[in-house]
This record gives sequence, C-alpha cells and structure tokens, in this order.
Amino acid sequence: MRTLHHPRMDEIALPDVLHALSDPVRLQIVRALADREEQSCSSVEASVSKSTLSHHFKVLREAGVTHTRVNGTHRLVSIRRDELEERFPGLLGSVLGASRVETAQAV
Amino acid sequence: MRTLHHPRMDEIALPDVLHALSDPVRLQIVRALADREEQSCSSVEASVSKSTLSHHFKVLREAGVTHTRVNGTHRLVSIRRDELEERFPGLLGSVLGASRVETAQAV
DNA sequence: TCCAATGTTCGCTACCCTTCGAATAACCGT
DNA sequence: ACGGTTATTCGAAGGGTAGCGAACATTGGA
Repeated sequence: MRTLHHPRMDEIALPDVLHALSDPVRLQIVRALADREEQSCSSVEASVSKSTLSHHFKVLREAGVTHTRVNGTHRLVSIRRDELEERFPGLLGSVLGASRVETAQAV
Repeated sequence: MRTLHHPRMDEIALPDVLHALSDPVRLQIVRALADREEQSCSSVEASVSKSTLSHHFKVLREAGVTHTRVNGTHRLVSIRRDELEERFPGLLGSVLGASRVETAQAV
C-alpha cells in the first residue's frame, strides 16, 4: 500500500468518530497519542495482537481521528487535533478528560 | 416489567456511553431529549419501528445516558444531565454541539 | 543481496448489533 | 370488564466488528 486514505474534515461524521472512540483499545491508543506528538504503531502498547492493532489504527484513521505518515518501515501516527477541534469543538478534549477520569477511578 | 434498571454513575463506563451515542438514531433521540425536560417515547420521532425505538431507549438507559420514569402507560425519559456532567465534564455538551454542527452542515 | 523489522492484508471464527413484525404486558377511561 | 393506547419482549434475519495467526509487502541495514 502506497497511498493512505484520509477523509477530509467535512467528510467525517460524528457517529463514526464516536464509534471509533467507543472501543477500549482504540481509546487507549488515542490517549497514548495525545501525550506525544507523533508515534509509531509499535510504540503503542496494547493487549492485542499486531494485526488487531493495525485494524484499530485503520478505523481511527478512516474515522478522521488520526493521521498516518509513512517514514521508512514505520508509520507515524498523530491525532488530527486542530482539525477535530475546528469541526467538533471540545469533543476530543472532553473524551480524553473523561478517559482520564475513568482511569483514575480504576473500575 | 415493573422495575427499570438504572446504573449508578460510578458504574457507567465511557466506552458504553460513547457507543450509545454513536448510533444516528440514538443521537437523534438524545437531541430531542435535550430540548425538553421529560418526554415520552412516542413523542420522539424517528425513522424506525416502535420496537427498534424501544431497543434504543434501553441502550441509552443502560449506558447511563437517560433516566426513565413510569407514568401510567407512558414512560417519561430524560437525560441524566447533571450526573453525566459530574462524571464526564463537558462530554454531553460537546457531543450535542457536534451533533448540531453536523445537522447545520447537512451532509 | 540477504536478513531483520515494521505493518498490512487475508482467511477465519465468534460474537454483537440493528432492524422488523408479532405477541405480550400494563394501564386508563368508559 | 372491555377496548384502546403505550411500550416491551421475542424470534429471526442480515450485516458489522474484534480477534487471531499466517502470509505478504516494504524498507533499512549488514
């Protein structure tokens, strides 16, 4: 695969974004990405296999949440923070905040 | 059915809430509920059958998003706004705002 | 050129989810 | 007690999704 599809911001739909964020593994990924700027797929630690992780990255990218850049054998993934903020103000921030709340409670 | 189960706020999980909100029909319901205080199920207009609507109300309730009160043959549904705000600050508001953004754009 | 590392894709399994109509339950007014 | 209204539940169909291992691409380095 050479070209990675990224939807335009006016193409992304709210239900898709919410669905992308509704999976625990993907939420974990987004939180990990929120800390640093760009991160390779392998640097994200999750309790799933390599192929499953790849699937989740694809879902996040196609929902418009993340951007993926090819760099050698690595894929550098980042959150489309500014674009998301412009389209759905406050959404990502409140989800990230809520995610931290839940971790702090440690259900 | 006599007793309606409502999860305590510390029981509700973020992925469940996000999943509940990730369905277009349920998003429509939540928006309709956000306008008024309490509303009966039948007053919400959606493009699905009665039984499907009932299913969606159940999902929203069990995710902790809504509260349902029995009143005669009616069920009066409302959003657990204050509780949600306390547990996940800003989340519901940004989702509702995002939903309005999308409607305004009219994809 | 060959090898190791990084991800993606494929085939498969198992489950979940939305949707519907029909049947059922609960309640109110007559 | 009976009929109409409101809503839930049941059973089934159809599609979607997460999960894995194995196989495949691609790149960088030895």
